[in-house]
Amino acid sequence: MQHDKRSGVGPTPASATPKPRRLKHGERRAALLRAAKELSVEQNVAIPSLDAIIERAGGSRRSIYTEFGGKEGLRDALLAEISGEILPALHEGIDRDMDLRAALIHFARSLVSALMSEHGIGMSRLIMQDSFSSPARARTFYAKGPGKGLKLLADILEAARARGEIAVKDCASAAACFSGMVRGNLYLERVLRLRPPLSEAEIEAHVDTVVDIFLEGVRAR
Amino acid sequence: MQHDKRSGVGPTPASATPKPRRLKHGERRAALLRAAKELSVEQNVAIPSLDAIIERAGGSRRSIYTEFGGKEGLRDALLAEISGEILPALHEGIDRDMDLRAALIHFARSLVSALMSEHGIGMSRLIMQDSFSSPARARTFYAKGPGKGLKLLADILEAARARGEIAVKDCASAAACFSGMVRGNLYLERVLRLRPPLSEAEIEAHVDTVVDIFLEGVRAR
DNA sequence: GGGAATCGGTACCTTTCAGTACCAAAACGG
DNA sequence: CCGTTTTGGTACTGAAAGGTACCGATTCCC
Repeated sequence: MQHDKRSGVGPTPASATPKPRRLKHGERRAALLRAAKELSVEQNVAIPSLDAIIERAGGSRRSIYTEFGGKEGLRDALLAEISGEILPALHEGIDRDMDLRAALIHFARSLVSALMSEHGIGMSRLIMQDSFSSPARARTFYAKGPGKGLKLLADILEAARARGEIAVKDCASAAACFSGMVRGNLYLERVLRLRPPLSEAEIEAHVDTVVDIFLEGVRAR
Repeated sequence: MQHDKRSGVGPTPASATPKPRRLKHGERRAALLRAAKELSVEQNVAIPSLDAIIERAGGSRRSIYTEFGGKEGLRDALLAEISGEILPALHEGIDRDMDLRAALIHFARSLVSALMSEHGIGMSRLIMQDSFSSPARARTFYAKGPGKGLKLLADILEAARARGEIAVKDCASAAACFSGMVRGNLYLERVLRLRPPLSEAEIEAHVDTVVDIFLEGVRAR
C-alpha cells in the first residue's frame, strides 16, 4: 500500500483508467465547487470536509490551497457560487411599472422556487452558520440577495401606491411582510427537513393564497 | 504541574476557596444547562464544547456523562430546556373565543418576542443544525412548538370564520401566512446578526402593521 | 465513626480535519 | 528533446474535541 495508481503495476497500463487527466485552473476550480455544493446537500452540512471534496472532485489539497487559499476562501467561493445561481432569479423579469398582481406573483414564485430548493436550503445553512465568525460575509450576502429583493419589492409597492392602487403607511414594511408571508411556514418545514421540495402545484396554491390575502390587505379603499 | 488545587500546598488551605462545594444531581444538571445556554449565545454556536461548559459550570466530564449520557443527550436536554422556556409563551393567554384582533395581536407579540430574543435565535440554530442527523428531534420540536402554535392559530381563525368575521379558503394556510408575515424579514436579519434585538416600540409597530394587513386581507365581504 | 457510594479533577486515548511538505508525473516551452 | 513549471497524490503534523479511565476527596448512611 505504498501509493499511486498510475505507476502501480505496469510501466504504463495504457488502458486501465482512461488517463486521469490533468485539468486547467478553471476546470478544477469548477469541479471543486460543484463537489462541495453536492456534498453539502448530501451531508446536510454547511461545508464538507476538504477530504470529502477532493475525493469527489479529484485534485488534491494543493488544488484547494492554490485555488481558494484555504477553507475560508472556499467558503466564500461556495457562497458566491450558490448565491450567484439563486439570487438573480429573485430580481429578473420585474419592473416597477408592471401590473401589481403580476409582479407579486412573479416575485413570490421566484422566491419560493429558489429558497425552498435543495440548494436554497444549503445556502441558508451556510450563511447562517458563519454569520458570527464573519459578519461581513453575512452583510454582503444580505445586500446582494434579500436586501436587494426587498428594495425592489418596496419600489414596486411605491409605484402602485403612487397610482392609487394600494394604501399602506410604509412600503418597506409592507414589502417585508409580503416576503415573510411568502416564506410562510414552508421555509421552516423545509429547513427542518420535515417535508420534501414543493411541487409546482403546491407552489402555485401557496402563491395564490399569499397574493390574494396581501392584495386585499393593502388595497386602497 | 501534577494536579490538584485542594491538596496542593497545605494540608487544608481552609480559606483559599470557600470550599468547592459539591452539588447534588439536580443542581449540577441545572448549572450545566445554564452554562451551555449562555455559552451558545456568547459563542454563537449551536452547542459549545464540553470543556467550555465544564469550565463555566464546574463539575467534570463525568458530570455530563452521568447526567446526560454524552453530548447527544446534552443536545436533547438543551433543546428541551430552551424550548421549554420559549414555546409555552406562544400558546398562553389565547383561546378560540376571544376577539380576533386581540388574539392575533397577542399571538404575534408573543412570537416576535420569543423568537427574536437571543435565546430564540440560539434555539433556531440548534434545531436547524441537527435536523439532518436527528430528524426525530426536529419533528418533536416542530410538533411541540411551531406546529402546535399553528394549530392553535388555525383554530382561532376557524372560529372567526364560523362567526362570519373572515372569509378564507383554508384556515391552516392562512395561519401559516400570518405566522410567516409576523416573522417577516426581521427574523432573517436577526439570525444573520444584522441587527440587535428589537425594542418594544419596534415590536409594537411591526405587530400593528402585520395584523392590519392580515385582517383586511381575510375580512369577510 | 467507619465503610461504601458518589462526585470532582486530571490525564490519556482516539478521531477528525485543516494545513504543510515533499515526491512523482504530466504539461509546457525553448 | 530536455529542462522547467505546474499539477496530483500521499504522508506528516498539530490542534480541537469527545469519550474513558483512574485517583482522590467528599458525602451519605448504617
